[in-house]
Amino acid sequence: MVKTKEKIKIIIADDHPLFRRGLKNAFADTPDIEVVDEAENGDELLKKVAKTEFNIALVDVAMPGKHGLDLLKQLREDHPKLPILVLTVYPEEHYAVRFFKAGASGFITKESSTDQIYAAVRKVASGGKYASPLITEKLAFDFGKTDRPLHEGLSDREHQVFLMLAEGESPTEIGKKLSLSVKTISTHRSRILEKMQMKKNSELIHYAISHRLLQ
Amino acid sequence: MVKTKEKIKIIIADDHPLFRRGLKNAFADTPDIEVVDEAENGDELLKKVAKTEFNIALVDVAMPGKHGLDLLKQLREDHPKLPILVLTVYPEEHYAVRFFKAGASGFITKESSTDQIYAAVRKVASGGKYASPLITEKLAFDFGKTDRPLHEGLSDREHQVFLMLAEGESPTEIGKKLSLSVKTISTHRSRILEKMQMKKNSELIHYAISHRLLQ
DNA sequence: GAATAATATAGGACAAACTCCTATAGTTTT
DNA sequence: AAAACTATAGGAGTTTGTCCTATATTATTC
Repeated sequence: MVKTKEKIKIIIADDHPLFRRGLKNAFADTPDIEVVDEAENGDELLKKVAKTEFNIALVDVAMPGKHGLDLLKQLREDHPKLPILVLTVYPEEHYAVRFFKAGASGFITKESSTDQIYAAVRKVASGGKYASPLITEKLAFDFGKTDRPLHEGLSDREHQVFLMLAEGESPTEIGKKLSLSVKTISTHRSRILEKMQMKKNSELIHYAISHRLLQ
Repeated sequence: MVKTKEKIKIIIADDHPLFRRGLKNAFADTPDIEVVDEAENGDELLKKVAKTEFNIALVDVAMPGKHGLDLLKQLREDHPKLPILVLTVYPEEHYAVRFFKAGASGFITKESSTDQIYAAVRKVASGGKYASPLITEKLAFDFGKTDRPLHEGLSDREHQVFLMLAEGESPTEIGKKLSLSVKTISTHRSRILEKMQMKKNSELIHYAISHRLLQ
């Protein structure tokens, strides 16, 4: 009689029922991975992982209620040993760094193929880290430079200007409000973009919105 | 002997493989609906509907390549009789009106349950229109109301440009993306500002954020 | 079915906005 | 004390974008 290996038990958290269904269905094809539970928001996830032991939590970080980095940090705190594989719709590498720093074991986008997801789950289940090749490269390149959220690397003045730019204020307006020359604002801007590794104001805006720095 | 009814043949278009899988799997449970093909972007969808006849196209409008209202209009033009059921992740109320005007037969968000989606497909297949109760109410309520949200007074093109401006894209960038002259974008912008009674892009950004029109 | 309004597009001329490079002085960090 | 970071801006020059105007095409209204 063949000894059955322990299956990798995962819980999936995503607010889209159909996406969860897709995931479950995809894992129905794998002999070594099993979806044993699911959650449709962050709070439900936290409750469930408190009750049951899972080998991996596969978590969409863009959910209603507790979400994003907050959710990730909470999970880390409550269950330091539970590997977390982060799912996201953002293709942007900017977020990956931050999630890894916050303790995620892996990071994949929702555009990924089933094979990529299987690979990620297996890698993470065996104690490793997973990121797409693109992100891995990016991380290798960046590591050591940033050990804080990008925007925290800004000086006070830069941060102030960053927020104003993210709100769509023009350099001229900002200069007026701060009684500074446009040239100064322009210089700040270019340093902000450099530090945050961005090229355009629209990226600043996206960053600010997704990190809830506005409003 | 019972006569077997014709199945409703649908094509699904969504750029997330797992979401498509979830959909297909969900329709595997229905005796009267069958997913006969899928597309992972707008262009693929257009090609496929040109070759084969479907009873319904179930289309995520947020895909790479041709997408959104443009895709919808193109579909309408090429296949006036094909009912289109629009899928979206966005907070529905803001977009529903637009999509219906552009010829969609139904409108559901990705958060919908399988039952809601079955209902929508059946309704649309039988020639009807579908919207969630919430939207239906909202539509009934808003119609005739004189103080509709400002942004609903924009034309489709204006609305599109508005969103891009609100994301911080420059007129030049927008022009490039839409293959239009900067002058055209500039003209749209001035009409948008006029209709919305604003003066600066930063106001557009604030409006868009507070109305959750972005991400 | 004609008249009117709204929509989508853009050219020319010009002004404003912004960037790039460079520079200086103050402040921290090492 | 040297090195790195921060805050500030001038000059030169270009890119960007606005304003006004115009045309063609749709919708809408009377």
